[in-house]
Amino acid sequence: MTPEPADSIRSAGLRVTSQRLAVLEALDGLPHADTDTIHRRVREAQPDISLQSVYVVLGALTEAGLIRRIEPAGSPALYERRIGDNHHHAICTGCGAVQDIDCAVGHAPCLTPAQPTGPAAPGTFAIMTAEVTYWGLCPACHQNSQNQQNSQNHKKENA
Amino acid sequence: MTPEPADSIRSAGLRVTSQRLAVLEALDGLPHADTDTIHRRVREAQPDISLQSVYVVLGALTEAGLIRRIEPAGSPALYERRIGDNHHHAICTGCGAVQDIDCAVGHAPCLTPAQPTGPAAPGTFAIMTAEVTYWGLCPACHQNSQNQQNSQNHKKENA
DNA sequence: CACTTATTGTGAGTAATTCATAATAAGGAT
DNA sequence: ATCCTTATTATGAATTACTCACAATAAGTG
Repeated sequence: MTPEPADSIRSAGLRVTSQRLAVLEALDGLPHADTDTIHRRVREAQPDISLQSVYVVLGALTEAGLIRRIEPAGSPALYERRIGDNHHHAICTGCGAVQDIDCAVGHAPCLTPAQPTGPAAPGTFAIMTAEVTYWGLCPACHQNSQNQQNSQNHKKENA
Repeated sequence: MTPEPADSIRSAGLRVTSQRLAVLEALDGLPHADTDTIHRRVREAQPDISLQSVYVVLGALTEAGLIRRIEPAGSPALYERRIGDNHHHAICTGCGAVQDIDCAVGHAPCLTPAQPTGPAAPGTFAIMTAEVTYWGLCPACHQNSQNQQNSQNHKKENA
């Protein structure tokens, strides 16, 4: 059985608080949410929790490894509960939707980079992790863009 | 021979201005600089240019594809002149140093992700690009961390 | 050289996040 | 069960990175 949130918080050496439990619970229904969204969701259970407290809680949980933070370009930080498997993300350039993508290469993906190149190639990094972000269109946005394409073609045909 | 900056600006359909030339020139000596750093460098040649103008220039050059913007987690946006080859980056978690890394897999790296997974796996994205960020320690920071490790061991040995 | 319009300058405004410090509550000790 | 210590949360201000509105300027065309 999956460990109780309270237990995982405690075994991370942190105190169990209603705020932390509420944030973890909120995250269950919000696979990749930003702080503001999480705050709104948490407020349904705890109307008085402040946004700043949500920041603090998210920071503590992230540092403890109980949740994971991703920071896609052009987006505020997003948090997810799925941890420990170093999966990656596909992000829709149309609507910002995020989808989990399993690591294609195995346990430590793409962890064998080519040699450094470019003007400042001072030596070899000690690589710890590799993070892959796929940019593209989600099914819905892809559909929309194709429809637009088609209607433009029709306009040209009928001009 | 490499094309003159002025020409590449012009052939991107943009007007050639001293500000744009100065930013491109500054970027030559700053492989992965943030807006503020670029601004300081540009001011050596053009003392009156405002930070906001540098933002605007960087935005225009990025949109025109003459420079590339990267946005590593926890860092302001960085800009580089090396474009058109979809290379990747190694970033030092110690000091923030950035190093270019050639794509290991060929033209479009890691562009064949595994199937989507997780609670919200609504369908397949139309992936356009993949961005790989390697996190680790640069040679200098790696050295430092090992020295610290060693001196701690010595302390234990001599305790 | 004049004229149109892209570009830049200036200042204010915003979003996301952090910080300082006072108030509160968790969990161990009594 | 209650007290006490200290982690955690609340509150409000501050900061960072960036964007926007609009007036001033200067590229490039005729």
